[in-house]
Amino acid sequence: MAVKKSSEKLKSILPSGKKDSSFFEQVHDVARQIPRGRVTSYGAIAAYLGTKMSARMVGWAMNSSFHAKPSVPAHRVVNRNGMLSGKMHFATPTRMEELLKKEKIKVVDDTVVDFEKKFWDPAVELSLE
DNA sequence: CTCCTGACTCAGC
DNA sequence: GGCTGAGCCAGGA
Repeated sequence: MAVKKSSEKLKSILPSGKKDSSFFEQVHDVARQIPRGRVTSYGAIAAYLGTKMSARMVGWAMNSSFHAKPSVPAHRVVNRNGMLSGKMHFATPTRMEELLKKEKIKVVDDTVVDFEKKFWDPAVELSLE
């Protein structure tokens, strides 16, 4: 899985330039950087922010993303199983998979196909920069 | 200020 | 091997 058991302790979280932005903004910022055709999980973002255990907050922040200024590609964020857990929170329950299909991402049974392959880990991608 | 909920995840049974 | 319970942090009532 993306999150390697997290045996190691989270030391340096955000790269240089850490702001006192609210937890939400951090999540939004990371979510917006998800490349097209890629997906990530709440846990990955949570771990990147240093709250791997509290993946809930990520999803919660996503809810906030709707009223955020720049639209956040929440449809690219799914749970650890790659399942479209938050699709029901979109304008329409089918909106999420529709968007993902446009991203060339196959969605079957509300689950992203080849999720691992299309997985985008912020802790790695953003870390390497 | 206190209580509850929530787009998740892990551990236990 | 599937389900339930508990943990997590932050915002809203």
